Amino acid sequence: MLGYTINTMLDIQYIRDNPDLVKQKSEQKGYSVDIDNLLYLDKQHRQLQSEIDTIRARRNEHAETIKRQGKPTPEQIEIGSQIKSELSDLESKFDEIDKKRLQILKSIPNMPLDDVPVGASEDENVITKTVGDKPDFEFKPKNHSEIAIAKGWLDKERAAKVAGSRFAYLKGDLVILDWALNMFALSRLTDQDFISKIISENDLQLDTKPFVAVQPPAVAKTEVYEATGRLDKEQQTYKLADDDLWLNASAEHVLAPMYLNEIIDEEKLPIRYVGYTTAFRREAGTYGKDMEGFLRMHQFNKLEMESFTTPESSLNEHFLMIAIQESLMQELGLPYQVVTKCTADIGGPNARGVDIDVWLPSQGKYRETHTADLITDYQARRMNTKYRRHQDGSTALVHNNDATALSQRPLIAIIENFQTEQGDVVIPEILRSYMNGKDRI
RNA sequence: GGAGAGGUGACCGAGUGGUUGAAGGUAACGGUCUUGAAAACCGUCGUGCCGGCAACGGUACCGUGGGUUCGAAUCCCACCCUCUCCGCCA
Repeated sequence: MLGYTINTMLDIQYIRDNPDLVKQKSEQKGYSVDIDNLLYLDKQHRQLQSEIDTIRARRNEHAETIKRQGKPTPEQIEIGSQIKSELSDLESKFDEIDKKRLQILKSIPNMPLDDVPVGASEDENVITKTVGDKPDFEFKPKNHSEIAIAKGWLDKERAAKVAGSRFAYLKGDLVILDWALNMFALSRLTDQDFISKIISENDLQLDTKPFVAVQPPAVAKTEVYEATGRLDKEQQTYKLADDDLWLNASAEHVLAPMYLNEIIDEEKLPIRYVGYTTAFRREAGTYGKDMEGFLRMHQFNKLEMESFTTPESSLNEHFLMIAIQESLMQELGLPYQVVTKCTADIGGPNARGVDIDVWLPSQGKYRETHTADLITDYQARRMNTKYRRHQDGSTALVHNNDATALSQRPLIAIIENFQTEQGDVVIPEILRSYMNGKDRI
């Protein structure tokens, strides 16, 4: 998803060592960043820092002398004052440079992995896999909106009165189906046998611990939200009027900062969470797009995976999440595509991104239902989330992965793909036990 | 919202202007002892930045941001957070 304000950070040392590569990879993502200016400021920054350190050393020495003799002489107080004003001049200069330097530094996106296709827009995403058979209807299939309205499952008119456009009342069996989907996904993700099976089938060599279910806060403070690199003040994120809080646009945004300023024992990794929140999105700039039904809403419920891992296992964790997504889709019997997103489409904090798109008969195309994001250490650096290696006791930044487990879009896919000529919807077998055994609604 | 208490290293916890980057303890790591383990004992053990091949040196950090001072974890101001009680409330 494009349009995020990027404000997390890359390692400055990495930028110093690889300026051209950083330029190149940023451009591939569609970001223009002034690396030359950054390096210039960085040099000044270091220069000033070392000057300041020298003067501070003098100040400390001077204070030490006074301390030893007991009381300061008037001359010594004068010298001390001089040091103080010298220092404060340099410090304000330093602050100015530091601010500019940080501003550029935060604007640099994460570096895409080498296997991410280079592309200028989502049109250059690469379809890597197509799974499942598209339904072959002997009648003209309806879209999910028509069916839902006919069944009394969807009421957007009244929602518009209450909250405006892009809100909805979902009702009746559709609500039960939504909960059934969530229960299904939750029960899989928290089942060690399931995780273990996925890992061995895909030869991922990861810890097999299951995901832990979480209901996180649905809001985050500005400073924290910014550290995720996902705060999009202009286009996407709602702010509460009287508090320094933003409504989450995904549980990722409130799960990723959980270990802010913490050092995690390596034995505790990987930490795997599946979080449930209602997500809120302003969707500014999407007027007139996807207005029918509930494909694109200001508010929707979503189950989201979030993992904290070592750097060594983060890529496999990314593959694990994708494999989980695929497995859930297969169990539901939904036809889908796996799409490796290109550099322009993976988002600032991402090193790699994969979408799963589900087949929507009414549109005659695949539409995004899942995303999987490999973040590497990009969020952790700003979050200051580290782990302690048990080998040598040293610390290092953790790696983050996040991915959709299930959202409300698969509901749409179920309605459309499993509709009958009578306008009913056949419930996927796997969900029936969560719906009083009903096979259709 | 009102009243009170408090925020110190991975954790607990001392510390009210200079001898504290920080006592003591726990955990962790290395070692001695032991057939092995435990216990006991000895030792090591915060993070960022800058410089250095390194050993190491400098500097900053005791909730956050300002201020006072020759000198601040310690004093002052503002803010944030946590806990207890009251109020309100699902």
